[in-house]
Amino acid sequence: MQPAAPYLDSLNPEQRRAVEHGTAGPGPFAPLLVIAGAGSGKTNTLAHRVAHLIVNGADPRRILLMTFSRRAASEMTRRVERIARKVMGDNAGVLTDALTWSGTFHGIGARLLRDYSDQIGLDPQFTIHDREDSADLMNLIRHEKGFSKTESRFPTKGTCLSIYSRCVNAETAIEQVLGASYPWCSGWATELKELFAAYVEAKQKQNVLDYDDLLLYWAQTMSDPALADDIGGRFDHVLVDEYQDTNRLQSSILLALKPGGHGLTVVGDDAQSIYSFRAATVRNILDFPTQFSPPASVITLDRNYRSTQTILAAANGVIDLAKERFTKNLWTERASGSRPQLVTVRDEADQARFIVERILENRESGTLLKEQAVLFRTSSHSGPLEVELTRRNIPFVKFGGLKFLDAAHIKDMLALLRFIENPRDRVAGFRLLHLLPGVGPASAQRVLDHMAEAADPIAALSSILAPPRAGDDWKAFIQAVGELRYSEWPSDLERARLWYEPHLDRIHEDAETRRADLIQLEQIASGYSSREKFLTELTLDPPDATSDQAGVPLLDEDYLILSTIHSAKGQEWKSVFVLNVVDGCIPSDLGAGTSAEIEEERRLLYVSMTRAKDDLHLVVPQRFFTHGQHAQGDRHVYASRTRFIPDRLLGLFEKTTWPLAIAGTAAAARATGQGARIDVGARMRGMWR
DNA sequence: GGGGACTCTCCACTG
DNA sequence: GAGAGTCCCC
Repeated sequence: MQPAAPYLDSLNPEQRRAVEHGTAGPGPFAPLLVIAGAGSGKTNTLAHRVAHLIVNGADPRRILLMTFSRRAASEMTRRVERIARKVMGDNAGVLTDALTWSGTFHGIGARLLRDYSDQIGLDPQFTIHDREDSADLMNLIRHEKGFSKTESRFPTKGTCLSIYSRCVNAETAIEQVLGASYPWCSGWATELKELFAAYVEAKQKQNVLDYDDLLLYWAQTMSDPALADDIGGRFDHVLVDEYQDTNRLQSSILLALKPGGHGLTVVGDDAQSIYSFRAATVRNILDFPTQFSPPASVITLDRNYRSTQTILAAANGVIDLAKERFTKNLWTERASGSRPQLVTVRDEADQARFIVERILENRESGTLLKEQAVLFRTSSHSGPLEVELTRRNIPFVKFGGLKFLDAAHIKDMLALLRFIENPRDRVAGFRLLHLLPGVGPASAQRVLDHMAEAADPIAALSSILAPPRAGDDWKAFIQAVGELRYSEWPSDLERARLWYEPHLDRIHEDAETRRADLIQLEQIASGYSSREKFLTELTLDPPDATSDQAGVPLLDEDYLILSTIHSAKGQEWKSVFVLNVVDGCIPSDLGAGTSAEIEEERRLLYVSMTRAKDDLHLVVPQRFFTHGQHAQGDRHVYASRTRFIPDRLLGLFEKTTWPLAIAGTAAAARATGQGARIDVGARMRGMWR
């Protein structure tokens, strides 16, 4: 029998069972699946479990903890330490510092692959391509193969990469993937196969891995019994968070690590599965118990500690209409507040004004901006709101969507570092050479071909005949590369910037603001111990927030959170606003094909609603602006409330319109030149758009 | 061969 | 609204 553990007293009985499962007995325990509903204290439970294992003598260096993001991993480590400290005092810090195997599947994969590179014939100097780099390489091959000049249009580089990625991650044949997800490309199966074969070959020649390779190589390594034993044997306990958002490839890896399931814990919630576009499959979590014999134990956490009864009732109402469901409804003892509000506004501009007004009211009554969040389906939906926030001088930080790393000038700098790290990386090389005036695709190819044949590519670079019109820029480039090869980290970045700045000034009108980003990049770099670590971790876990032009708010400052629903996973706020709760946004017009896609959109709405603790506003603009996608191009469309909140659920909400006063609406209507308060004719036409 | 201007066609959320 | 392919002048 274990000693009394007062630090577990704060847990409810189910949480406690999940924490203590198997830890009383000797040796590794039987597999465990924890179904943890939204706000059920999942992170806390998992952290307690890890701490409990350590307190009971588990070696933290032999615990593998895989989370969805590195942010989640570091949050988990912090909590584990706090809990362990209660029992073990200051010794806990030493132990939890040894909890080094925590991170994302991709991050852990990259680390293991470098460790085992010898045994699997991989050069440990490999560099990692992010999505855009991978697409660029795919594009290079696409041109080489002549697919860019086909009679009818060949899929774009991004589409090719998505198809490739889905085949790999879902472990599914291309014909099937095309039929199910890319029917408009089904005619190209043969060409795509040829393209992918060449793509794989090119990656290997250039010693680069893409995101999928980190999993694929790992899985392949595990297919060797000796290596599988060795890698699996490094860990006594393997815990996986957000298991509903893993794909088949990841589950194969997991099963290969622990074939009998001993020491395995996975946690997730099928009602929050929202990453199927990344080939995540809810089957992983559903089929988990029966993968083992005897089957894994299942513990369900269905008590919600986050939201008020009224918010939960509405969220339960939405998810109740789902076709297939496996988890029970959440319940809470939190006193009922007012019902969530379903607010109708005229258009997106009013939506932005409404939200700003309410947010400021909330702040007046004591709710910090940080305790409020605005969530949306697609990154671009927050545009009008960002404008309004900037105009009213309200600081905000946006999660999801465009990333710091996507900016051209950042990519240029990173390309240079990557090129030094791995001179065979053609995507990096191509990008750099293209920066030089007088060097186009043809010269760049010639230079890179010459390098590829040489044993020492960098030496070959300096001996090559300079492209005729590159002049002094060529010399400066050769010199920078030569010096960077032997420079000390992290001063590399400054040297790289010195080379890059003239090009920055020449190419970009707003060179000054971009220069500030480069300085920021140097700051970030100084936090990493080596160039390789910097490049790897930045690619695998990019900083995911962008802020307004006013610059990144300091940590102690108060700022509003803007986030895509996807990026809001696992988070909670006192007050939550969801934008564009209309058909066409949720569900998205584009994702509204198959019923599986529709169901995922429903779960997205559910996830957004269950982020709220005290109050929740779903905003429904009657008119909203779409751009691009349709044949007609940009235009306003008349929208109706999302189909996920049909009339029979309306009782769970409080319906309001904004602005409240009818006079206000009329005035607003006049201001935009509309005589009538509502344009009934247009709405009738809108029904048949 | 390089590079700017032009037209054409469109699939989001992300490690 | 932007990436992708094409055209045409230097």
